[in-house]
Amino acid sequence: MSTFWKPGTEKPRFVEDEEGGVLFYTSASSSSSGHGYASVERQRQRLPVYKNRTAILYLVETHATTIVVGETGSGKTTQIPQFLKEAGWADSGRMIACTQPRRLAVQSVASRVAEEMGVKLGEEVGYTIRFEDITDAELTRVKFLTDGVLLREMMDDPLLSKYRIEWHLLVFTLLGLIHCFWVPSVIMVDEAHERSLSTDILLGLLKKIQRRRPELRLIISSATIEAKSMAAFFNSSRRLQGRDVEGQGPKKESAILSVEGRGFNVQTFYVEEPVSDYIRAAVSTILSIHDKEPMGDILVFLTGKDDIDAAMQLLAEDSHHRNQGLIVLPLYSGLPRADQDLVFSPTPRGKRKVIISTNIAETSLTLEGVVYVVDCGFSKQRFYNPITDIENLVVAPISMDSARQRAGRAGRVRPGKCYRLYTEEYYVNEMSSDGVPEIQRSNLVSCVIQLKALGIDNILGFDWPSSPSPEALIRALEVLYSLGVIDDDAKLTSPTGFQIAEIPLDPMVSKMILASNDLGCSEEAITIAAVLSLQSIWYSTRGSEKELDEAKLRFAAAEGDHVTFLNVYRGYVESNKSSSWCHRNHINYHAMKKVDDVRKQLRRIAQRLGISLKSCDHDMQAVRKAVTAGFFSNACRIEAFSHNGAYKTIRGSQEVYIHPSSVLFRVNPKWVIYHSIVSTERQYMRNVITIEPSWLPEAAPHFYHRQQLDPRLHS
DNA sequence: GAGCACTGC
Repeated sequence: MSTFWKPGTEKPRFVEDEEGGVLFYTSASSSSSGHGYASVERQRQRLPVYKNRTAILYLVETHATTIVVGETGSGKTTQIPQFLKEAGWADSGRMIACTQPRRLAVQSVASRVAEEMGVKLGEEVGYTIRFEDITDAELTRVKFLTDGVLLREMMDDPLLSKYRIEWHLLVFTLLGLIHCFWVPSVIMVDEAHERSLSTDILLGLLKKIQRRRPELRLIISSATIEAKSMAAFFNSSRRLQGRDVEGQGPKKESAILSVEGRGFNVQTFYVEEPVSDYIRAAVSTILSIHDKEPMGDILVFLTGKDDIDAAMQLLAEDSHHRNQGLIVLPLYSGLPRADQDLVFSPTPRGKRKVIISTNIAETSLTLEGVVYVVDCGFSKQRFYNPITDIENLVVAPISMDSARQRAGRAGRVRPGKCYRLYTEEYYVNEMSSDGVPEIQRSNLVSCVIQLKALGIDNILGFDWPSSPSPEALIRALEVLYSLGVIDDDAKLTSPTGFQIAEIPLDPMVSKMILASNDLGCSEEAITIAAVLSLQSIWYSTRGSEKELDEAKLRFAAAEGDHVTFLNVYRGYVESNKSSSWCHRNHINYHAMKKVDDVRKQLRRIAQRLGISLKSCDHDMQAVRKAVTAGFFSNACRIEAFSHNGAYKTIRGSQEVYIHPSSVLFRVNPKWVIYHSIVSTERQYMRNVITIEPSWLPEAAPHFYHRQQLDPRLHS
């Protein structure tokens, strides 16, 4: 989309894409290979962060924790690891690590840095994401990884420490498993302002590790002034203050450094009166931009697929033909990949692209050529209710941080304009300055088991950047207790607890896999676990809903959705994993490849845990019992005399319904177990399987007492 | 006969 670049203001194509956003290249010429070393060096020196090189190195030398605040395009992500490397932080067996919340960012930043350093990716510079370890145990000195991967690595080496590693080396050399241990001297946590679940857990742990390993340096990289509270977090100490003063080495209080950004100025406009219908307001804003403003693409932020469809419908209906020359494209994560990629195609001359998007365009991917942003002021956010143990997706007002991030999307190639569909008074006086961190909006079962596996027993007393609610923590402990993962003292049980912690899945799914060992259906359990870990294996496009339903019927099993997944996977294998077979059956081929990736990883882990890989062939009772072993707490019974298919959960007596996408919809068996609940006007159970009620007390005697169930059985 | 913001191991 170089159409909009002003002559003379050309910037290296890569320099501005490392701040969380990932640029998708549409032409092969995007790589800067072919430029000499001098040119790369000149590009580096032009980055704003270059001016701070000495300051950064000084602060890292003298402070345990350095917080770098830098806006988009400052170059901090690609440059700081190189500064550290040049200053010797990766010498004598040490390593520099840099975490990112997203896989694509890890890959693109690592390859950019390798390119700038003139080394082969996977040697001196490498990266690790799930399913992909592009590092070399001997050579890699700068390593990029997702924060989730770093958390997993800490389970093998909680202190990320040298003496531990030497001990491990001794043992593991014999076993030939050296490659997973390494010695970071500096860990840079990037995009900390996003406050993702794993970033927050990581920050809490790193603060703890620092007390044991004072030589370890942390760099926390954040895009917002949220940095101040982050600094306060690292400065606060629950231990005696006096101890810190005496020691030599780096200062314990953290330093904050600001790096200027490189975005262009974005002029912001507000509505004068609050709007009652932000979809209509967005559409009329689009049309008025198109009427009055010079060329440049428009990015519209709405909350979800429904909003986007409605807005596109309104634009299509526009009778004044003002929308001529507009190319309107939807963008959300559920969209098939080919449709998503359309938004990255160049805008034809004389046309204007309008991308109507969810939050996916706020952080996860970057669109070049956007000059106008329309911001409705809302997004869908997850909220967790620990009382009902249900996660809800609700439309909620965004924070000022989000609003600024959205606006910034207009200023990447030239000065832009942002139209906010709320009043300035609202923005200034009512909008909250930052969002609720994910850890305060989530089910914490996985988080708690990870901390337990890292030897942190006092979960309620853990030093979090933002504390989750005690109710949510207690609920997580209850669930883990009922699964037999922790004992009466809230310690991980052996071996069950440790085994479940080892499996990178929701503990209820992991429990299902463990139970499948005795039931002789581990292959089936692993396939089901892999499918459940994806959004959907079905390929759905607008207008083809009926064909999809028909395709589903070809695989439908009377036992329910889990068994249906097994039928799909068997068909996929029998077709020799053919993409045309997937296409014919409305199955997402890329999703099936992912299922295979996850299966491979899980089979490896299962074998390590001593689970024998066995198939039960057609014994679906074994499979249903394995599901029950993990998901007994999600059991439901149909209401007596129910005409509309209402179920009640056994645990909380919540009214729930089978989701229309389930193969058991309208079949309404008496007893079912669900995998998850989606809440809209009704609570819908997604992925449902039939069970026998007598299995429940067998699977969880402490959770279900027979006397509690039997009356219902005969009612 | 209805719907799924976004990540990650």
